[in-house]
Amino acid sequence: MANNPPKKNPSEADDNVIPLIKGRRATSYDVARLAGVSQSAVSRCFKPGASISGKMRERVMKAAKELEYQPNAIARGLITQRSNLVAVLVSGRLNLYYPEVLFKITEELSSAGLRALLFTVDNEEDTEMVIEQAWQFQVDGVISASHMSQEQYKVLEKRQIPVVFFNRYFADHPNTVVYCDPAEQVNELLEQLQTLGHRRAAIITGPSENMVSRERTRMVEDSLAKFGIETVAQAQGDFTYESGAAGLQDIKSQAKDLPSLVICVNDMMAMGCMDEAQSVLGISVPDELSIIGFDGIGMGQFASYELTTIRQPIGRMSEAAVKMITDRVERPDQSHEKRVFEGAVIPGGSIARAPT
Amino acid sequence: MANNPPKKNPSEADDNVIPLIKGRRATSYDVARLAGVSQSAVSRCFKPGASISGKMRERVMKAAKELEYQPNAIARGLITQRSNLVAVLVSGRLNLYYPEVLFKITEELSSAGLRALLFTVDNEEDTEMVIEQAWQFQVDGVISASHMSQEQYKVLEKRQIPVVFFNRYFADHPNTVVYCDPAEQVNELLEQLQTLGHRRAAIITGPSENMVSRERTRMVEDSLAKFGIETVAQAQGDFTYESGAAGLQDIKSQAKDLPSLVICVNDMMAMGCMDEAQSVLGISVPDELSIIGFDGIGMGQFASYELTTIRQPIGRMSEAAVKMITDRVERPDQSHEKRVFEGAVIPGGSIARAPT
DNA sequence: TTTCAATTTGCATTCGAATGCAAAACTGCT
DNA sequence: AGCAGTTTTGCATTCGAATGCAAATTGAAA
Repeated sequence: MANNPPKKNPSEADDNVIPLIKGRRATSYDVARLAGVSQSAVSRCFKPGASISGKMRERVMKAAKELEYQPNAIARGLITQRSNLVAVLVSGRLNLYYPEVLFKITEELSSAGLRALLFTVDNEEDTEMVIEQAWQFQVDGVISASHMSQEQYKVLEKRQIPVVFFNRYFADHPNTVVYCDPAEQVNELLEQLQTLGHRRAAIITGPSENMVSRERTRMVEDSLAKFGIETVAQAQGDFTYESGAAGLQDIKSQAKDLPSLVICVNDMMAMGCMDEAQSVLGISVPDELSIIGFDGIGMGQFASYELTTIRQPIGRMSEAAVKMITDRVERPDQSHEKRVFEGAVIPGGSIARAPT
Repeated sequence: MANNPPKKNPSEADDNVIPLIKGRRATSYDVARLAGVSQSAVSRCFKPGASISGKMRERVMKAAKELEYQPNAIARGLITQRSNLVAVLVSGRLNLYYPEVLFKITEELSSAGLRALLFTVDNEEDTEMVIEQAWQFQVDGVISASHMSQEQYKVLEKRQIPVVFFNRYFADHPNTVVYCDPAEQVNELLEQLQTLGHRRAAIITGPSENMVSRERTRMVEDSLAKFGIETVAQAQGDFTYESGAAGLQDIKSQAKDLPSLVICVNDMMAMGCMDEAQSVLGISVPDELSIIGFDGIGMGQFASYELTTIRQPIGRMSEAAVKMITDRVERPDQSHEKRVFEGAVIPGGSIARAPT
């Protein structure tokens, strides 16, 4: 009954008769046997801060190296109730902004000793499934940069899985959030554009259910009003390049007299819009039309675009997200926190004095 | 000693005295107790194809739903020796081509019931670490789209972890590979360019240690020779936009008389090269200079570029990679396989008749 | 050298699901 | 009803590491 190490026949017990079965990976028992110590000792050697003498550690480590032993994270997870896995939810629709965030987050997680379990989410049902999957895998936490309904969030809450939202949150429900609030920069930029003589503008928004889109749209509208710039048209896109191009056409059909400025709520649409203006409509940017975007994705800075935009500090935000998730894993009942970062205006060649 | 379900005091044993501790997640024992059946029955209910009567399944599922029970994938992994995790290694250096692959692979894995454990790898030491991490987490397999040395591969081989390489392989060592061989398309395209009057070309390569770069460069050189197009310059880049721009400058300094054609071994560099030509050097593309790339990334098709390129069938390749990894997980000793896909020429506006 | 505290070590149990085997419950047939 | 054959069910064990507790060792003080 006693937990004698690995194999079956209790009669021929006691010594290292049992060779490592070819291909079987070494366990702590194998290491223990080879080093002539107990399994607990091996375990403690691999747990930082455990009570172990230097001599012992040396012996164990030597045996461990010989057997290429590495603790089994699965078994460890079972007993410690910590999987060291964090589910990262991103939208699969290539926004080109997500990959940057994703890679940053993965790296940050990695240096916190956590592993990213990647999920791509494109609709509510996906989210549903992902939540169940994450639950099965006992993830220690979730970082969500994709859509999630309040009901879905409540499920995670009930199950006591910490969630950090990236650039989205529920206004009427406590939650932990990393967020970029570019209101200040929107004002700064639009003031500058007003000074450059712009008086008529159009907006290309994202999907109406998308929070980032709504917020950005609101800020832009407020700011336009503040500086006395009229909104002559508004088109809805879906964050893609194509929808930016289509958006401009839509604007054109709404206002026969094209505005001098188009504000797109993300860079990808701004690029689509810019290309449509120049390549299709033959409208020169920025001479005849100024365009601005949001996000600060890398390719917005390519020479063909030189997009004027408001960048999110992705690096710091990712870092913050990971920090927050680890904090919440340690102290789950700790109160929620919302970390809001400023944006930063990236000046570019896509704006100019309004044509007269 | 018997494995009586959850709690400590054996004297007050036997009935459902023990309420679910608040916040503790339900286990198969909890479900079994509620449904009045054995734990094994619960387990079998969640294992497809197990021997279970309809009546039993119904009872168990009802209880399971009530307790929001989902099998613990960690515990399951421990006993079955299958973690259902696959390590996906991608380069963190934003090539913009990796995200597409990554998302595709993740989706494919997901529909095969596997989860992607994401690792970003930027250098050999990273790979080293990643391999150990993957080993700890008992991943069922590895899909590698990043650099890995032969020694590192051998470690995985010795540990019997199946590996599928994505667009790279070892010529002198058996391995399982998904690969795109665009030789045919290179010929097709260069023949066309020869017909268009191009006689002098330059190449912008990737890092010399990179296999994809070497192969593509070789194909291009062969093909250029075949069609009697002279290679007047060759610059080395690192797959980034910036290095494409720098590459053109390099070419310019190598050949005072600029060639009429520049072939870049990936799209990102081709875009950098194109922008440098037009925005900085004032060389018109394609009228004065034709440019082609490799990969077929989405943004190459944006109106500002309309890049002529050779696309990799990423969707099919990802699918194949996942299929191969699952196959190898099932039958690890099965012989290796190499699946080679053709490329496809995407015609675009970045090439034209050579200037006279 | 003895004694007592402090540190190390080992024992035995635990985490939660899967599974070989045997017992039990059905099924159909005479 | 009785019996063989089949299907379901439950029992007990297993996977590999962590840990509370007690035993053993070490070290220092007397």
